[in-house]
Amino acid sequence: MAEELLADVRDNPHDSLDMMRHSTAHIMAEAVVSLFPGAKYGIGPTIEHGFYYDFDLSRPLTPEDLVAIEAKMRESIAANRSFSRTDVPKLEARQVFASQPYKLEIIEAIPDETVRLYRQGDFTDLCRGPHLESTGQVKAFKLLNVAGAYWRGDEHRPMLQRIYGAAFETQEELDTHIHNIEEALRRDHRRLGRELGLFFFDPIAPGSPFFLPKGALVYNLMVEFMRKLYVKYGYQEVITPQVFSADLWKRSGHYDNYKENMYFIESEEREFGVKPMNCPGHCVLYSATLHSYRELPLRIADFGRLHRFERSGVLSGLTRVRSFAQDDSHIFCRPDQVQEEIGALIRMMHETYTAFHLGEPRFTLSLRPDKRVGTEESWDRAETALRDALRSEGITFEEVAGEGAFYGPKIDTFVKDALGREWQLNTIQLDPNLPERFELEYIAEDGTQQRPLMIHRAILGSIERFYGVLVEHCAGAFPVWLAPVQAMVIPIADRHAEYARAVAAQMAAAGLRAHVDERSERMNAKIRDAQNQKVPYMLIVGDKEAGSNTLSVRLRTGQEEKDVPVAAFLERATAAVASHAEL
RNA sequence: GCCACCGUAGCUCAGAGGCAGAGCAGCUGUUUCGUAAACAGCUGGCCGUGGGUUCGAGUCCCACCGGUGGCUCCA
Repeated sequence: MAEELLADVRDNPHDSLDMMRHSTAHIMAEAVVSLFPGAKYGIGPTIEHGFYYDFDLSRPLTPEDLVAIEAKMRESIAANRSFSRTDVPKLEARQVFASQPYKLEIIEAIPDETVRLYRQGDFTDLCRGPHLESTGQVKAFKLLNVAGAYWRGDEHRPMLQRIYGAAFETQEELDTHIHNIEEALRRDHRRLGRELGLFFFDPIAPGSPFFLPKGALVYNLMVEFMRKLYVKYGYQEVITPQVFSADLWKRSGHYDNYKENMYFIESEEREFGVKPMNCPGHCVLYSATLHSYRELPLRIADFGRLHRFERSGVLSGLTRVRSFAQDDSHIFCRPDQVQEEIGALIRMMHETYTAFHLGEPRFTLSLRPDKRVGTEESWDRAETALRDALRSEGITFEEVAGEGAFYGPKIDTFVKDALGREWQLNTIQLDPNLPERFELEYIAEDGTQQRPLMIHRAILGSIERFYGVLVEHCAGAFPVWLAPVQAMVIPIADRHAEYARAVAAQMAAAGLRAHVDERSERMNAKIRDAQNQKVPYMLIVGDKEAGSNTLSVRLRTGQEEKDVPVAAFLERATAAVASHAEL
């Protein structure tokens, strides 16, 4: 076996960090194999912040095992073993990995005649590289957790144990990363939802949130915001049934393609399905009347409740639920109206994300998949319309080949939650398929019957999911217009309660949500509680304020402003609400 | 659904075969206070559910339900 030692390329810091992470994964595999003789190992790539490696072991790993593995890894690092690289013929590689079925499978999948091996000490792995020169170059790492993962991501194949680890150039960066994880847990929407009295879950209805009064208030404010945009952008809201005969789902194609995600009911010997989406119902609504080309585009909005059966293991707070509503809408239009509609949609999205202080989500444009219906020309037209609309609105986006729906391309937006998991917020899809299935028509200028196109679109997407992401994004400190309690009036002593109530009444008259904290507590405790509830404005009133019709304003940032006339504060607060300002 | 872990007071958690615990919250008093926790007392439990082992089970075993982190899935 011809061995050569070489230093792999390390042109930029990113590559070298990646290389270090990957080498750390090898060192972990070395440790696992030495601690668990007979261990079979799968793959061990780098990921954001670190690496993982999958193992097939005789027993489940415990947290103590992780400690032992980590200790073994530090031994290897202290020994500073060099990584050596060898290219060998496949035949030889098969002998090296004779007892490693997963590696043999990978070898078979490699088209080349030779494969590359990396070795440190007694441990050899099949790997493309590159790697560090030696184990001693690993800087800061920590093993984090164990999780199950199917071999090759296939649920019909064995489940391996995946160990996740973090690795960085410096201990400080690693410490920061671990601190970030803890911080993220602190702003987890499930925790904040309970602490702020917004919503909760009960095993009596898995995956289905209960929104408490404060939480429902915020929910309804979100809906109200969308309703205002609907007026501005020419949408018409409708209310449609919750439960439909299975005939509808057969016609729409959901019965064949989405059945396992739906709830069915039998009643009077007929089968009914609870709606998981609004589109088929909207097609029924469209075809209930005759339409002229003059009516198009027809924008139908619906906040109807949707139910989707999700497998128990995938449920997660508000971000993955079984019961939710969307700010859903279907736009029926002529082909020549598509681009303009998409442009308006993007402007609408922009306006929304600004008001919610969400920042720009990540946009993708999903193009034609292999399995598709329709002509190449219609796909060209549809993709171009979406692409041009995104460009002309100045959106940066990534094109993803093959990810479109079988009937049309789509634009998706994504945001990350506190734990860095990315969630799809919404989707804009061009759909000629449903109008076809439901034989939708409009009367064209020349009197002929034509088929409209349908655009499925939501901006918030699932309101529940959006809510969860928003709570985490602002760590529970909603922009004033969304805050369930906008101002807490805090009387210093009981004798100030009357003035406090008068102030709160003025706020209420101005349309603000203000409360008076009349509990027999010290002012400090009231301030603390209001701070913890992330109330935007705390209005402290004592002898001084009551005597001069003023307020001492404390913002939730801790900033204080004294001797503020009540009228001046009202003006400031109502302006902040109207402009959707943060504070 | 799969793998691992976790379910004890409203919340956060301790208790690991031998009397069910703490802090916060809640309730009742006292306190009337100037920018992030006043003081005292009291209440609160089918230890997720069902079975088993044992003289004895929050504690050990099995099943189920729910949750968490992944995996798979996600028009």
